[in-house]
Amino acid sequence: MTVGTYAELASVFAALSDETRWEILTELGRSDQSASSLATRLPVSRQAIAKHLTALQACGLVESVKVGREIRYRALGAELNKTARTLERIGAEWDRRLAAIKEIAESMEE
Amino acid sequence: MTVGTYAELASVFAALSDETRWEILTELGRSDQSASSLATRLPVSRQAIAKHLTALQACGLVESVKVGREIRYRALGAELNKTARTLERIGAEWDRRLAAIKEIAESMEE
DNA sequence: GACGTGTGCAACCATGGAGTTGCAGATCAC
DNA sequence: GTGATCTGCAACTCCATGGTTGCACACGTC
Repeated sequence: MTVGTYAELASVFAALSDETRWEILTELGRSDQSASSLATRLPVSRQAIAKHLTALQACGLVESVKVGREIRYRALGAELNKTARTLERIGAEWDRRLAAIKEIAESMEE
Repeated sequence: MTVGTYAELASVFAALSDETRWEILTELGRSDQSASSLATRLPVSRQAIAKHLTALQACGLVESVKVGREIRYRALGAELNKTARTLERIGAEWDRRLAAIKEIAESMEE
């Protein structure tokens, strides 16, 4: 994996590591909403939510659609799926290595 | 998804969002090592690495094995795979919802 | 026993970021 | 035009945390 992709990964991880952002994503997963609408449902200010939405949009987890004078946000699965595949690949790699070590240890016991 | 899983998920992402921790994991993915050994390879102090290892161990990304007077750490794939599956499920859900919305929009155009 | 090395704990500093308030600019309805 | 509402920007506070240094302890080796 190159350094470039790591920065991308890290931004997604950073976005997903905040609980408030998860709540925002969960809300958006149920229905598209504006920042103001989210602010009435979550216990933080609209400005705080706006910041979170900027971060989420920056790493592709969310997209915005203008509807009249308000801006609706919606959750996108693509980036999440991509991240999931990367994690799966790395996890499998670690498991493989661990299995190999175990095998060597067993063969040495004989 | 319950609130409980949120916190768990968030802790894994928090662990993965730090570059130094990622480097530690990469190192451990190549071979099991002690904190001191990692300190010679990475540009941070042993104490900093020890803190990271504690965090990584707390969320199940790493396990420790005592070898003589040193403590070796190794990367575990299980938690990563579990996280990947969760992300995949959520991502698929969002995609499904988006597809449904798109379909409705198209049917209204007719 | 003495030294070298690996670990653990505590205090401390600096930075980033989550959250807030306040204000100003759009835009829609009347 | 006026008011209501949605947005954006900026300054500020506060706390979590990544990093450091310093010291003490444990264990193995000579």
